[in-house]
Amino acid sequence: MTRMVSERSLAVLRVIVQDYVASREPVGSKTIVERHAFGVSAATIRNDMAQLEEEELITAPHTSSGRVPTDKGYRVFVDQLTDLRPLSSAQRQAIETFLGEAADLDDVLSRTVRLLSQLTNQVALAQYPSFGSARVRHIELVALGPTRLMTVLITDSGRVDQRMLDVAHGLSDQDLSQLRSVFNTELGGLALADANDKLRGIPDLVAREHAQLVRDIATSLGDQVAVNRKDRLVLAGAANLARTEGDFSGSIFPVLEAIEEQVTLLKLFGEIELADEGVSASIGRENDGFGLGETSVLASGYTASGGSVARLGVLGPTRMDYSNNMVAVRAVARYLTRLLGED
Amino acid sequence: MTRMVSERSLAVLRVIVQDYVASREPVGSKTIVERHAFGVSAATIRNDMAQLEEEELITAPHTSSGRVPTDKGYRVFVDQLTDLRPLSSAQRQAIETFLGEAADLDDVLSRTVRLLSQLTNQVALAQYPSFGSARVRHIELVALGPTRLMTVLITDSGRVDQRMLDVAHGLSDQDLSQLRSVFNTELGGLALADANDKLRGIPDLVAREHAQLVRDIATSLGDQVAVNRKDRLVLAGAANLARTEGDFSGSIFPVLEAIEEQVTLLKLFGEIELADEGVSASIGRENDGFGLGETSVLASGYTASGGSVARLGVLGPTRMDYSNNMVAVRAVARYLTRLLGED
DNA sequence: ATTGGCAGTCACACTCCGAGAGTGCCAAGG
DNA sequence: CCTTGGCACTCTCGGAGTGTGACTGCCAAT
Repeated sequence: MTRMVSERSLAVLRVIVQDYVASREPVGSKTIVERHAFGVSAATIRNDMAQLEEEELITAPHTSSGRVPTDKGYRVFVDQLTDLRPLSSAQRQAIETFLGEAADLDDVLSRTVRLLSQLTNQVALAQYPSFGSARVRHIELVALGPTRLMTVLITDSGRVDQRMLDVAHGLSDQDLSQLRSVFNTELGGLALADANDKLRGIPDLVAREHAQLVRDIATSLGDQVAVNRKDRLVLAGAANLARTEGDFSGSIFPVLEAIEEQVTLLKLFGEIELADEGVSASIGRENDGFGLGETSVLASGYTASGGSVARLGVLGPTRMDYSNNMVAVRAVARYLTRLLGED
Repeated sequence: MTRMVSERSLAVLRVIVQDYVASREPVGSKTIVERHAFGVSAATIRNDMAQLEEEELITAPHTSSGRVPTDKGYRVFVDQLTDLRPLSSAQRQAIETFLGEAADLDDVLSRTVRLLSQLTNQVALAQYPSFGSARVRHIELVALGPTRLMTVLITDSGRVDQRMLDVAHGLSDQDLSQLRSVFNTELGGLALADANDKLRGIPDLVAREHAQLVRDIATSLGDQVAVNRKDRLVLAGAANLARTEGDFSGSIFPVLEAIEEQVTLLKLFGEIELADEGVSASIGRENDGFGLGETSVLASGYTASGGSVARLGVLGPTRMDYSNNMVAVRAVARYLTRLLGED
């Protein structure tokens, strides 16, 4: 395709996006020359708009009303967005004080998303860092009942994972503490992946009568090791969707649904490729495959202690304030990296 | 107040509630005689409706349209609702298979609310059982970094609680394992309340140089003991709110907000007094104090292993199918009691 | 107590306009 | 070649007017 769009046309696109996002109303040529000092007449703007429409960057809801950016238009707008001005110092302050008080990882992430959703007025999401390189710190077996057992896995990265288990026949406290020490001796200090391998050999180490039981426990722990790799999501600010309701053609139902169905969201979130040091966006119909064709997702990466990188971002209607929101996501991601990386 | 409402009037109220809930449209006298075999004429129904209106159990949106139940009307309807017919066996089956596979407490509750939200098409909530009578099983200290420590508390009820902690100066692995054994020796097997008391004495038991550190750890563990008492909430089905959007006069924003702000919800949930073996309701304006004047909450109790009772229920617009939903809540609560009580 | 009848009241859906906003195109001017 | 003013055209949106239909409330008769 020939590049038909002049420099000024792009500027026009920019103000169309900005004004439309701000006012939720289609913006016309006259409004543009009034509100922005372009130094040309409305007719000229109209010619530029014709170009933009030719390129499918903007579109007119009806024959004769102002223009609205298309998804493609938002995309170009976002890609052009290089000069993200920094956050106000007040906001910066807010981040520090709010996140600084966090007690543990859960708390940090929960605070992070609440903060980010407030800064952006959108739904904020954060992925738990993966702990592939974490090591087994301690394994605990707890008898919950005669045939019910709980296994708890603690890793040195600070992650704790528990699981319940039905066992065929009862275990004495002695049996239990023996098993406990076997598991801890054998697996303590191992990386999760290695622990998983070694688990298979353990049933041979114990008394015959417990072999099956130990196999069950091993399976359970194996699951936990795997789960530790798997991603989890925290989010906040779902209420903001109700506020931006008008931006969704139908109901916000599919969006709320996707939010509950974290699997979908995780996949979508994971497919956004991260620009290093920056914030990436997936816009409107680009998310159609996930049933979220009217929403945009902004994502940035943050680095946690193990060097593992996870994602952080916001989700909202396609008509969102990309500029502000990207700044906020970037700032929070950076602070999070600083907070979690210091070990 | 004189009891002005005849027996038949109450029957009329009943069908008004049922029809209105089903159709979302005000129901008139003619419709009633057509759809229900009352054996009287429309005019008679109108007289009854006049009674009901007198008692403020129903109201007319405009001068001349059908009637709609008031909050008070719903209340009377619910209180009259004695004959809850049981769930279909298919649904009963679904409960068993779906909840039977659960792995741990988190999983049980998460499945419970998902199930309940599907059965009712509303938002489902469940309170974690409180573990006031639980005992300390194990305490784990994990060094996350030179000045960062994590404390993990495992109770014999299967609850695991972790917390992060900044410490002034580093600890060797030896120090750590010494502290670990002190805590476990001193506190292991104690009920949480007793453990909390004993915690204060522990700093005296260790080397002087660690006294401050130990105090910090003790504080952290004390918090965890307290948190263990405090309530937590799981919920699912928020997307259903979008489907019932028309039942909220304004936006669903305040409801979504309350759902995120679990504190409010917990308080509201806790104030509903439970009829034993039954399901209780808090209807419409009765929840006005919580900003939820257009929603109703159904609640039932379930009993977990320690004999501790927690709550389970659904939340939705005042115009909901109380009959079905109460049946579902009751059935799930009973099954949950059976599942968690067996030890 | 119940009933049929009848008058009265609104909400709602429909249509019909006029105003306003904005466009596309064109011919003239830099 | 870009820009500009002008002009005709299109289409949305709001308001006014209107008729229909669904109710109710009341009353007199049973």
